[in-house]
Amino acid sequence: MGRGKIVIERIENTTSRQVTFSKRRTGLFKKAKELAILCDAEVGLIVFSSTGRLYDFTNTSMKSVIERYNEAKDHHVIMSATAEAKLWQRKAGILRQQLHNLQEHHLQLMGQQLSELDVKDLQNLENTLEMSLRNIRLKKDELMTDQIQELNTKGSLIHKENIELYNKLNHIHQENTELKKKVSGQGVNEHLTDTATKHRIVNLEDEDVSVNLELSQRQNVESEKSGTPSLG
Amino acid sequence: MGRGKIVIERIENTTSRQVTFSKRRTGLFKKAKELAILCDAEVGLIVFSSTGRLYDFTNTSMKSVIERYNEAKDHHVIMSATAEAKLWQRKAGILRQQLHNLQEHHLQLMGQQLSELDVKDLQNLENTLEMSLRNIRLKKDELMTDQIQELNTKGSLIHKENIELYNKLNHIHQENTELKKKVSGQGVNEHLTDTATKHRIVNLEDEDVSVNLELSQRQNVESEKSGTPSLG
DNA sequence: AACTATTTATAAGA
DNA sequence: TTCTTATAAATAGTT
Repeated sequence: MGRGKIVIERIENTTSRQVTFSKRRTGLFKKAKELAILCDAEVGLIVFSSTGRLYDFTNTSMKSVIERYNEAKDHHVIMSATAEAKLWQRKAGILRQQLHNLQEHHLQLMGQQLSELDVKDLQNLENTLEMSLRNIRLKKDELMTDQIQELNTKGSLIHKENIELYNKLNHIHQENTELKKKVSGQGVNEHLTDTATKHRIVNLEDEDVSVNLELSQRQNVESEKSGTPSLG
Repeated sequence: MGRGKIVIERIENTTSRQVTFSKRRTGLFKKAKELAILCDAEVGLIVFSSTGRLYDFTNTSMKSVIERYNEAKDHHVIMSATAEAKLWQRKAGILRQQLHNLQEHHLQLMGQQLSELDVKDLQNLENTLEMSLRNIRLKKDELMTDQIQELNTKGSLIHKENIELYNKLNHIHQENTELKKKVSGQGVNEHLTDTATKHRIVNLEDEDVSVNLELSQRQNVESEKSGTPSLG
């Protein structure tokens, strides 16, 4: 029906395709309307153009058409989906209830919403919490003991290192003193050098404390006990 | 397009209507197919005849068409059962996750599953529980104080009653004694009766303390007391 | 269901 | 897009 006959296959030319779409869409929708009116039929027509635009027609309502379609067609497939929906709905309901219960108990454990409880309930709650506290404190103590143990180990290692360093320092200092005695008589810078060295040593002794502070209390005690190597 | 022009309105003659339906339906579906092919469109066409029969066409799938329609219309008037199932499934998933989180926290509050926590977490937990315990104990104390108050009130009321009863008893006893004096010469049991009554009255005054302890205790005393009034 | 006169739709062009 | 028009296609009324 046109100036020439055409074969029914995808129109490759985009413009041409869009023009034809527009014309034929109009025709199709007109025919759909006419069918609905003339023959008293329920019609639902949905068309998406290749550009993604929606065109729809129904002489009743699309909801009605689709529902009727679902009922008439694929009854079992749709039904199973509905059943699945109901199943999940039920599961969600159960979960919601569980969550609610737990939340309530949880609030009570947190010491809120206690008005519904009697003395006995409160006593039970108290006992539970005391038990929990015991467990938690046990766990905490355990962790802290472990940490302290670890720090002790580290600390004593470092302390050993310190002692070794002090011994070396002592040794070098003695060497130094002896060397100074040997070059006696040239004592222009002697006094100055000696003072500087002493000063540095005193600083180093102070360091011992700050190291121990960072580590742990016990470490402090140990360093106190094992003394302060004096190079006097 | 026919031997004569027709107006578009419901065909009243049933046979005629059905014939026209058949012819035009074929034409409509043909045009729908052609549009889909020629113009690369997605088409969904659903028709119910006036007798209730379903005829449908789609070049893709009706599910796809309807879902796309719902998305395009932006308002989900019609949701396929599958989509609904997915929705509930998602909701259930979220609830399950929430429940799981709460359960975990709950167990930790109950002093279990503490292995994942560090000292700081444990300290927080401990603080929370201590606060809860404080709240719970406060509430319990409150309830118990109320109960004690109530019992005290009840007790003191009953105690007043008792005193009144004893006064009456005393009064009657005196009357009794005087009557006995009047019929003197028969006074064999007089001394004994008097002593017993005095003793009982002293006991009753002491009761004030025990009443405050518990109701059942008070009732015991009461039954003891009311069980022995000897009028001689 | 087939026929066919006539109406309607539309392809191509403007 | 819209109009025009020649022509294909659809179909109303008939058989």
